[in-house]
Amino acid sequence: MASKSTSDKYAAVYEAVRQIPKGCVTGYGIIGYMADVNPRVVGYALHSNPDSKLTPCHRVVFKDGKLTPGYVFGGENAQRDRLLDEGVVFDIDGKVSKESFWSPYP
DNA sequence: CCGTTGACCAGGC
DNA sequence: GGCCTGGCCAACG
Repeated sequence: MASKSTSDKYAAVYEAVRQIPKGCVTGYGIIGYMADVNPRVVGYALHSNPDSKLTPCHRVVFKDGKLTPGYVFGGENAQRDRLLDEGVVFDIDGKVSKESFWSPYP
């Protein structure tokens, strides 16, 4: 495989998030698995205020289904509104339904 | 260059 | 069942 530069880890995270189908969500660990980086770097990359048009960071939630605290675009409420618009189902606790979770695993 | 920080996750109490 | 600690890795100052 072609060697990648250190900062390419960020790009890998962005591309991984882009692979998430509409109406589905995934966890940081999944992105880290796809981008071959630790969840720490995933969160750092997404918090780096990426292009919300190219990188749907709102589709990335906690493994518990909880939304992202301190959402940069206007709070957790904004993220939930976007996910609802995508067709993601939410649980009673205000968390994403497990059925809306998407995994790259076969 | 070294230290700190960070949208995490898993394990322990 | 909720809260705390440790560990992983990369970017920022």
